[in-house]
Amino acid sequence: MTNPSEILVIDDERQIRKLLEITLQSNGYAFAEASTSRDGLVAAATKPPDLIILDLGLPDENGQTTLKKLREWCGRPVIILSVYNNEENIVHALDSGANDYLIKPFRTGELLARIRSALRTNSTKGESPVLHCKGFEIDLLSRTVRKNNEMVRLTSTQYELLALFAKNVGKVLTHHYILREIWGQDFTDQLQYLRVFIAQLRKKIEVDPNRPEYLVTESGVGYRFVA
Amino acid sequence: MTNPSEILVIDDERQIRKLLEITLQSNGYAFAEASTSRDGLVAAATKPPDLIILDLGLPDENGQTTLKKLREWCGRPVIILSVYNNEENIVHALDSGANDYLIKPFRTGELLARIRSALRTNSTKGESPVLHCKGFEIDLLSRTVRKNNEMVRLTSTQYELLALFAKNVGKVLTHHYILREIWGQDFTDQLQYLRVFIAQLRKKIEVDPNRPEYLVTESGVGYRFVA
DNA sequence: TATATTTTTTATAATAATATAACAATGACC
DNA sequence: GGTCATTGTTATATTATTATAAAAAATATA
Repeated sequence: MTNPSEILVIDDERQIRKLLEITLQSNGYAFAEASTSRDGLVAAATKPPDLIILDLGLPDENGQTTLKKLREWCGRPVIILSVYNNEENIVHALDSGANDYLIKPFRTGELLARIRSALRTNSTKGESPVLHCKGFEIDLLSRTVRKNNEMVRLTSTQYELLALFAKNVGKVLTHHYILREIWGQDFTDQLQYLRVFIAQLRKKIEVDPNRPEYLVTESGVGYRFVA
Repeated sequence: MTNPSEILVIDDERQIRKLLEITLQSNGYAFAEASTSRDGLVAAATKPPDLIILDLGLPDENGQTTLKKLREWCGRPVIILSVYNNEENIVHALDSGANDYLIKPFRTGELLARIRSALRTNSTKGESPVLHCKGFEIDLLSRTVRKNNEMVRLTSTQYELLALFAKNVGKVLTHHYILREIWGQDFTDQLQYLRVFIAQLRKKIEVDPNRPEYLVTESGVGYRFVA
């Protein structure tokens, strides 16, 4: 038989965690827990679970922010548990990448069914918060980049750009797309920004910036990160 | 990519269908509808939508049964809309393959967010559209061309041209048609452009450019890509 | 506030892709 | 074979695109 799906519960209420531990384990799931946003992110990164149950009302950080940070590198299904029943919160959470949103107090049977549903659709997609390609190691959690185990110091925008490429290895990313992703909708015609930052990145990651082997130009279309 | 996602609404209440039609269309979705289980299944089969919204209280058949029949062949996300708020119905529907379950009356903003969420998870399983013909592999998403697993570097126009041929394997494409597709309406008489680029392509993809086996000339008419 | 860092602008050099013309090759037809 | 219409090839001018440096502005840091 296959080993059980692991579910990470991030919630600050001890009772909820205990309740979920019993419920989940008696239904054949492996259980992991965290009581703060920070611990939750670390737990998700160090031992990637198959599904995450996230409370919106965490003590150290807004749950929506946690969700967004998580979604930068983690594609596993996330079910939100929250006392907030207002539409704004629900829409925001779902648009930040949540797969489902349940109001507390919840019915355990319904939660289990929603867990099964989420695991069903998103079943085969193991990933890690660290992207490896060629000699590169891009840690999406700590936002650091290593090339052949040596740290590469990048500015915020340079990092965003490289991470975007690393998530789309081999594909041509159009100027328009890159500008929208990094700078936003209003900057899609600022092609020059992109050129400058591509040059900066090349200077930092290419052996010979004049003859790029990673960040390749696709003239008239965009750029491509080759593997 | 650019054409709107189509959503099929299966509900017997005319007002709900009308409401959803307006809501969905004003949010950029294509709308299709059915008022009975039977019609819904036929509609889903004849013109597969990207997502299905299914009411559980249909006149001709139990919604749960409809869902099961649908799931026998259809993998697209299904969101249940129902007046039943009891756990048994919810669990049953989710276990029958529904992706989400919303209670009527519902908040349109929330429904739209749940639609986005459902479409997101099911669309990122991105099988990139790759054209295969003979030893060729043309990946339309990443704009890459491989011949016998070796990358072929093409300029923008060369790629567009080859992709056009690959999408129409075996068909004769007239000079006029090709020029209009690649260069635009104003260039349909620039036959010479085409000759030059055909020559360039042949140099890159043919074994013997003098005796083309892929890009064949149809004298007086145009060119054909043979498979 | 001073200082360093990063991003945005501007200017210009370098490169690549395309358009165009001139000529060569092919094949149909007489 | 010779003529004509069509197609293929190559070289080069033109245009478009990209790279890079360096200054100015904005932002963060001490």
